[in-house]
Amino acid sequence: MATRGNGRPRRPSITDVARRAGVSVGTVSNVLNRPDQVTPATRERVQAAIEELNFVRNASARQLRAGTIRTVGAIVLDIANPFFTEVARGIEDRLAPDEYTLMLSSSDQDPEREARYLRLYEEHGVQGVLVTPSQGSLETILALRDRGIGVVLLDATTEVEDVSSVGVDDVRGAALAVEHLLDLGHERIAFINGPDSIRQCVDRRAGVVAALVAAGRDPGAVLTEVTVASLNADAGEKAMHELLAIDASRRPTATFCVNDFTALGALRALRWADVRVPDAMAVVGYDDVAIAPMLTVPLTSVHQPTHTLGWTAADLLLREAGADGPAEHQRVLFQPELVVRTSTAG
Amino acid sequence: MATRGNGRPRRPSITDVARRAGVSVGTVSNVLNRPDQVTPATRERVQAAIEELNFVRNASARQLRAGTIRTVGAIVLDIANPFFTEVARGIEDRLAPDEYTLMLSSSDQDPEREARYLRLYEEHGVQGVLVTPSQGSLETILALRDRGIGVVLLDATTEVEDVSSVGVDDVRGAALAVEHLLDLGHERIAFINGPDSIRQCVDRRAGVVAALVAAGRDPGAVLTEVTVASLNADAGEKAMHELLAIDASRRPTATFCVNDFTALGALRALRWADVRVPDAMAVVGYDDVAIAPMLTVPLTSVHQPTHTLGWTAADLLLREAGADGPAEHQRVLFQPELVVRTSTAG
DNA sequence: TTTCGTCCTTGAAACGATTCATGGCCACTC
DNA sequence: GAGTGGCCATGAATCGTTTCAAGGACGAAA
Repeated sequence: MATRGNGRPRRPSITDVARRAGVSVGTVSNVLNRPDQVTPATRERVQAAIEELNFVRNASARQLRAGTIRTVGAIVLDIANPFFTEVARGIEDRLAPDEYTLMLSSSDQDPEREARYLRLYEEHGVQGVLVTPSQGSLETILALRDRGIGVVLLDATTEVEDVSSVGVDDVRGAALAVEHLLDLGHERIAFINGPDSIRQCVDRRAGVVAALVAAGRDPGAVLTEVTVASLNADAGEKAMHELLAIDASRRPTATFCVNDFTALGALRALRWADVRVPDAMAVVGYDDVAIAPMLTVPLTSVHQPTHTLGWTAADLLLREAGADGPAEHQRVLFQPELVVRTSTAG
Repeated sequence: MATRGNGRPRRPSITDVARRAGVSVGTVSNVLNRPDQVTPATRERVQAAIEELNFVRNASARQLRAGTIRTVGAIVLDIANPFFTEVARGIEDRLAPDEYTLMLSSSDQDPEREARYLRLYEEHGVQGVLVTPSQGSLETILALRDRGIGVVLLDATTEVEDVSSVGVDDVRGAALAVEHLLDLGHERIAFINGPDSIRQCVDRRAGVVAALVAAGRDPGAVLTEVTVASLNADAGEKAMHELLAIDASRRPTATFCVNDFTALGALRALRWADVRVPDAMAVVGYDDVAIAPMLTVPLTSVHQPTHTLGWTAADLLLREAGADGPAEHQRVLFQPELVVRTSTAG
């Protein structure tokens, strides 16, 4: 048997199949790609040869000649974050029926890592990439697009010219949360927020303020903002302790947390301090992670259409790839929804 | 500029670079792959041409000629499950320094989907695949291996000849949980388990029974098993309600749940019934998901070395690929650890 | 000056599939 | 029987890279 020098048998090629079936390579290719243009008898002979040899097409050779490849690359900020896995699922669901495949990777917010994966995808000749840009990586991405590779920004709300993007309206999401608390009659509201280096935090603060102003309140009087360095449970717990130190007469009666993990910590602090939720303190989170409804006090949270987000991003990309002329770029902004649970309306 | 018929400019090839730099294609290839064999002056000229043209290697042509590709495919059961995302992270971390890349996908326990991805990976010429086999898919996987593609089974404990695999000892993990409860003095223990169609459930029951027997207890007397259809919070909550219906004098004083989501539901039921944890009922989960320590009652749980699992699987694969002769197959079984938190030892 | 030897560079062959102009074969029509 | 057209099969050219035998240039040694 033919070998490749390393002792392993060589994969059968289209030539081997042709020889075995007693036809030309062109005919084998026709069986694979245009079976109706081949006489049934010939077709069956070729099929038999394919099965006997366990022939598997070589995607590289195929792509080299055809110039195209049905693959899309995606780079998310953090693959361990449920938000992004749900987005990835949405992307896959859009690609599968078109027989596209997904190459998925995680940049971990590292622009260098992101650049490495972008180059890799480009070398592989993907039709396009879906990227959640990390800070300062936009230039690399735009250069990629200029070289003719489809680009859709994922979870981006920044206004960039000539790039398609999908995102969720964080300003509106935060506003929804605050409107809900105002509706419930809360007049002193706390906001546990993260640093300004994270876009989401900036946008959500804007939403909080906008909602208060729209309701005729003075943000300075109603709002107590606590800033935490990282968006995890421990930070949320610490922040809530600060709030609980405030004299009961001036203490906020509701807290909006910039994400669910922070809210989880806040709830824990409340539990330990024996403050009843939602009677003595209402809590709203953001992201509506899978466990939000499973908590001992199910958490009211702002839900984002993650699956749709991914689906739409992939859809935009495929459309761009399908278009012949220079693509028209679209920016899609989804609206979040508030899911009311026990932590605010017990 | 050269075009490809669809109006888009053609990507510059190594030939374009060679022409621009006034050298042969062989020299350009040398600059890319063996830079030290090229005179500095020539090298710089070529580098300049590469940058001016924005040349990017064509991975397909490269692979076609070289016959190999530094890519590994992985198929997990459910990409939305934190267990698998952490495993994926481990895989990536092992591959990155060797400049391998990962193609990741999710079979959703569908053998057909799994087969489709396997074939795709094979067409792309991956060096190997990491698979969590879904039911009855082993044959496809073995055929793949026979065709010379590296295979490592992920999270598999079944004994299959001639295939490498990595897994975590579920029997031992469950035993750890029960030993812990016995140490705390519990003499009536509940076990909320899933269906026998899931291997983990079978293994974990075996561990529960083994631990009781080893401690000289009669499982029939100590154990109350409740079976749920799916491993989520609602099922866990319902199961705990069943347990709470038992007369207090005979009711178990501790519950071991087959995974953390079930435990979450159980905790919720306890909270609503105002049963104090851990005093009136201790609870142990399994998986140690990220939110286990964030709960209002931090959850005691069995921790699995997910990252290491993925890392090791990838490591085995790379070793097999590196070996020249027929690979020696290894089966690695990791040991889980119990993480004690408030829900058992408040 | 000649002869080596070293060090770079060259250019054609090869990888495996797809494409397409070419031509063979056959049936049918006039 | 010649002409026409439809249907299939053919096989060489092609994609962009890597590889490697062969050749060229140049300096050092005799």
